Amino acid sequence: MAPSARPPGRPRSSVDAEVFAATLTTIHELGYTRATVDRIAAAAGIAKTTIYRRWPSKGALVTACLVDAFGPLPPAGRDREQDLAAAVRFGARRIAEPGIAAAFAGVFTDAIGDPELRQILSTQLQDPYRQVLTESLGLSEQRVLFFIDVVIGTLLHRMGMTGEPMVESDVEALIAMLQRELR
Amino acid sequence: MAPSARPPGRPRSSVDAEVFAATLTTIHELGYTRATVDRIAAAAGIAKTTIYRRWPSKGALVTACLVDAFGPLPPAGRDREQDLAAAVRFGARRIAEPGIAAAFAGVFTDAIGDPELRQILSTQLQDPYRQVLTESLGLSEQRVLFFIDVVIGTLLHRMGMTGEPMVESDVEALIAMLQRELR
DNA sequence: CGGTTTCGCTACGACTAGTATCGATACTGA
DNA sequence: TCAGTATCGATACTAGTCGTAGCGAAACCG
Repeated sequence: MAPSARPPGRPRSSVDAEVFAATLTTIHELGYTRATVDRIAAAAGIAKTTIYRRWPSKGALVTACLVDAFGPLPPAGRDREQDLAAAVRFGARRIAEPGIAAAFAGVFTDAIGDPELRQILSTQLQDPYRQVLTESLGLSEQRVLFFIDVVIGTLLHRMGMTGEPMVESDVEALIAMLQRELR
Repeated sequence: MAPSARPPGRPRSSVDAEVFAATLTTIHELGYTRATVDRIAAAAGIAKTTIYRRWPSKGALVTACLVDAFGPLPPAGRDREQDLAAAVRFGARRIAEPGIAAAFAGVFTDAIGDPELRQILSTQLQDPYRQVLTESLGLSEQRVLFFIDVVIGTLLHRMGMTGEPMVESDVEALIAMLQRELR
């Protein structure tokens, strides 16, 4: 039987994608602090109150935005070293996208002293990759978390210090270093 | 000859150390965002205006605080691998100190879209270590910057995600990984 | 058309970075 | 002792920010 086609009332307009896009472009142009919720809403063409009806805080919005922007890892193959390389390149490409690194830094800043936000960050953003990588790389969870720290931390630190994404040759050096760790 | 004993006027009170300590403890207790300049000044027992007479912005104050808190690297010995290990442990100890990681994340966030602050960050905080390590490790500057990204980035990412400093066994794994890279 | 839910809009309270001002204070040199 | 100078503390202020409240309008159902 049809499970109650649709609840009554005005349907929730599907603007999540536009809000995520507006969030990243605004953060990219102005930085996390000056990317106010007002401006993000204006860039998305909706009202600020609509944003607060869907996400409880600016930090939660940006975290959801990051989860959406990263998306799933490329599927694992047969070769652990190639899977690792693909995962690192995946992370490097994402973090090089405009606004991502700034969003990351801002959420980290907000997450300190806001345990709920850190919980969201760890659960929604890190855990999925931890699970997939634990299986595809055949490592302990502790080891996988260490790898994630190295990959994401290194890429973000480069972006934070220079404002530019890590050059390809350094990404390859990062891959080689971690592959050696795999043997 | 004595180079003009002292300029006229009321001497600048020496409260930098107290301000730095108050900055870190306040950030540790409240996080970067809620560690307002008002609260930092109150914790240091001085007026907010005195802070703004010495540092042009909150970001600059916190950056100066980080420079002061990190201090110089332990002197280099004869063994590159031991020097590297000492440098990593040095960074791990500093980043584990209360408030340091939160201060770092906050400055990164502020530095995006504030090129002057990023300049200060790169010049005053990173460059001294880059210079010393380039000599003691005998690597290219590009390679040293890569090492710094890996060490500081990894340690900060762990703090940002978990709120806890990296455990000793993982720090040792980080050292071993980079030492292998040295050969 | 009546019922229900979301939307846009405006206004608002609490808080923050950074600036301006002014009298009080601490030191120098005579 | 007394001017001269530069810093300090305190207060007030501007501009901006997060997040919430309230209201009428809009979009969907039966």
